[in-house]
Amino acid sequence: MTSIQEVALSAGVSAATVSRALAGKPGVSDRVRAKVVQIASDLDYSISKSAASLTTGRTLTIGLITPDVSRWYFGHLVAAIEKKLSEAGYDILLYDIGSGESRGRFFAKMPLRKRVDAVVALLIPNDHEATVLQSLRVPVAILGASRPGFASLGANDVLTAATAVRHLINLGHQKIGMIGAGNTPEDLVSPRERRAGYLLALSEAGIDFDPQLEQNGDYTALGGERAMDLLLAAPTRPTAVFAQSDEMAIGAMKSIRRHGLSIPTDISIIGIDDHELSDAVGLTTLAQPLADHGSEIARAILGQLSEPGVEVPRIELPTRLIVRETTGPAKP
Amino acid sequence: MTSIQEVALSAGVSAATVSRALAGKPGVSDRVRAKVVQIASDLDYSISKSAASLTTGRTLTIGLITPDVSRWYFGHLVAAIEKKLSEAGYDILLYDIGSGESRGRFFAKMPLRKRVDAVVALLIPNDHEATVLQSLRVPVAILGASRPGFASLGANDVLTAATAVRHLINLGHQKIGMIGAGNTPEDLVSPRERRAGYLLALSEAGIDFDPQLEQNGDYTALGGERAMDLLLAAPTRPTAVFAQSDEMAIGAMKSIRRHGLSIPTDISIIGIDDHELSDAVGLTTLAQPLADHGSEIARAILGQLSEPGVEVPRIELPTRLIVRETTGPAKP
DNA sequence: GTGAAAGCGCTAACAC
DNA sequence: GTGTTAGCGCTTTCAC
Repeated sequence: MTSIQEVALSAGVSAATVSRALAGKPGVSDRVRAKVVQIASDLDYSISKSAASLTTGRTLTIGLITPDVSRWYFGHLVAAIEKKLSEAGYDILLYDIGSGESRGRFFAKMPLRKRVDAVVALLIPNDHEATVLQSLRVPVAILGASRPGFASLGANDVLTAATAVRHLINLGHQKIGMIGAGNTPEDLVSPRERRAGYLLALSEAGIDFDPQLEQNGDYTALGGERAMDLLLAAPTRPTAVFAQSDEMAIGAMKSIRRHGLSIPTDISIIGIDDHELSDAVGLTTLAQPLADHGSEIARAILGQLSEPGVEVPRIELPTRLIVRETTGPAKP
Repeated sequence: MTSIQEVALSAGVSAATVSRALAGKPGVSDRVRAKVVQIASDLDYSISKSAASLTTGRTLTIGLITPDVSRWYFGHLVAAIEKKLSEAGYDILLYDIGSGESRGRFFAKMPLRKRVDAVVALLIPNDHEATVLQSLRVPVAILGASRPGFASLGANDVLTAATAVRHLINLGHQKIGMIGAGNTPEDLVSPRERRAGYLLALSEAGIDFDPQLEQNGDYTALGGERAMDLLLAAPTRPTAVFAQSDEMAIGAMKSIRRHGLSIPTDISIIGIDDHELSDAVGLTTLAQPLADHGSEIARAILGQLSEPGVEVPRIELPTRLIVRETTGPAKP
C-alpha cells in the first residue's frame, strides 16, 4: 500500500506538494504536477480516505438509510440516489434497517455518527428518530412530510389517491373498496394520506364512506389477496377497488380471478406505483417517477453540502395516471 | 464532537485506558471500565472510525458491488447480505455500478481501494475485473463460477434449467421454446449455463433442438413479451416455453393472452426465480432461495475475514420446482 | 512554488 | 491495571 510519502520520495518533492498536486490545488507548477500525477499512477497510489478524513473532517461519504432495499419501491430509489451521489464523488454507506425492533436498534446505535458528511433517510422519522438524525450535525434529507431542519421529498399522497379514486368514480363506480395498510406511522408511504385522498374523492362525489369496504393489505401481494378475499366476502361487494400499491393490486387480482369474477367486467382495480410488472398484467395505476424522486433528493442533499444552512424547499413530484385494462365502466 | 481525550480527561484516566475500556479489552479494572463507559455515554461520545482505521489498518467496512440494486434479484441479495454483515458489526459501502461503460469506469477507478476490509461482488468478473479485485488485497467473494482466490456462490444453473425443461417434457411437451438472453458475459445469471441445461434436457428426451424456438428477452418483462411475440409468429409454434427468469415469463404471458391463447391450455410457461409476484399470477417456476444465497455469501466472507488464507469451497444452493397454474399437459 | 512542522483521533508497544 | 509515547497517512498553516 503505497503512501503519499513514497510518491513524494519517488518524485523528489515533499508530501505536501504531492497532496496539492493530486488534489488539483493551486500553487504547484505544471511541470511538478504532471510528474507527480505520473508517478502516483506508476506506483498505483491511491489516497487513504481515513487519513484524509482525519485531517479535513470530511468523509466524502453519505449515509443512506432504507427500511428494505429488496422492496421494489426502495430498490429503485436507492439505485437512483446512488447513481447521482456517486457521480458527485461520494461513496454510499447503506443501512437497510428493517422495521420495528431492528429499526429501533439502528437509531439507538446510530452507526453513522462521525462517518458521513450527510444522510438520506428513506423513511418518515418519528420525533425521536428525527432528534437522533439532527444530532449527527450533518445535512439530512428525508422522505414524506416536510420537517424543519430537513430537506424532504415526496409525492402528494392525498392527491395521488384522490386521482385514482376519481378515475373509478368517473367510470360510474359507487361502491369503491380500498386496500391499504394499518396506520403504521413508521412506514414510508403514508397510508393515512392515501386514505384521506380516498375519502376526499368519495365525499366530492357525494358517496358515503362504508367502513366495510376498507381492508388492510400490508403492502404485499399476499396481503392484497387476503384483503380482497375479505372484500368479496362482505355483504356489499365493491364494483371497484383502489389498492394503495401495485403489489397489493396484483394480489387482489388473483383473489378476484379465484372467485370466478372477471376484471374489469365484474370488478375494476387500480393501484399506485407502476411497478415493473404492472404493464405485463395490464394494471391501471398511478405512476410514481422514482428515478426522478431519487435524483431530486440526491440533488437536494448535494445542495445542502455545498451551501450549508440554506433551507431546501420541500420537493413534490407529480404522479401520472396510466389507464390499462383493469379498470372499466361500472355495470349499469 | 467529543474525542477520546475529553472522555479521558473527564474520567480522570488516560486515553489509552478509555480505548481499552470501550473496546472491551482486558487489563482494565471493572470499576474504571464502568466509570469510563458511563462517562462516554454521558458525553455522547462515539469513536472516530477514520482515526481507528488509521491505527489498526481495519476499516470494519465491506464493499458490496452490484450491477443494479433496483432489480428484484439483486435487491434481495443485497438486503440479505447487508443484514448478515451488519449483524457482524460491519458497515456496507454500496456500489451500484450498472453495466457496460459505467461498469468499466468503476473498475478503472476502483474507489474501494484502501476503504474496505473485504468485498462482495454480485457479478461474474471477467479476467481484467478479477485482477483488479485481487489487487485490493482483501478477501473477495463473487457470484457465479468458482475462481481461484475468490469465494464464490451460486446456483447450479445447468441443473436448474434442466429441471424446468424436464417438467415441461414430463407434461408431454415436445415443442419447447426458450426465452433467454444474449450471451452477455458480464451479467450475473448465466444465460449460457441455463441454455446448456435446456439443451441437455431436450437431448435426454431425444428432442431435436430447433433454433427458431429460441429468443432473447433481456431479462425484462417487456423483453419477454417481445420474445414471445416472435415465438408465436414463427412457423412452428411451441406448446410450452421455458423463460430464464420470472419477469420474462410474466411478460411472455401478456403476449400469449394478447394473441387470444390461453395458459396453460394452449401454451405452458415456466420461469426461474419465484419472484414476489409469481404466486399472484400463478406462474410455475424454480425458486431460488436468495435470502439463503445472501447470508451464505456473507458468511463466506466473514469466514475469510476471521481466518485469512483458508480457501472457501464454492457454495451451491438448491433450487426448488414450484408448480402453479401456468404449466399443464400438452394437447394430445 | 515548495518544504517543514504540527496535528487530526485513535491504538499498540512499552514502561512502571 | 494504567500511563506515556510514538505513529498511522494525510492536509494545512507558516516559512522561505
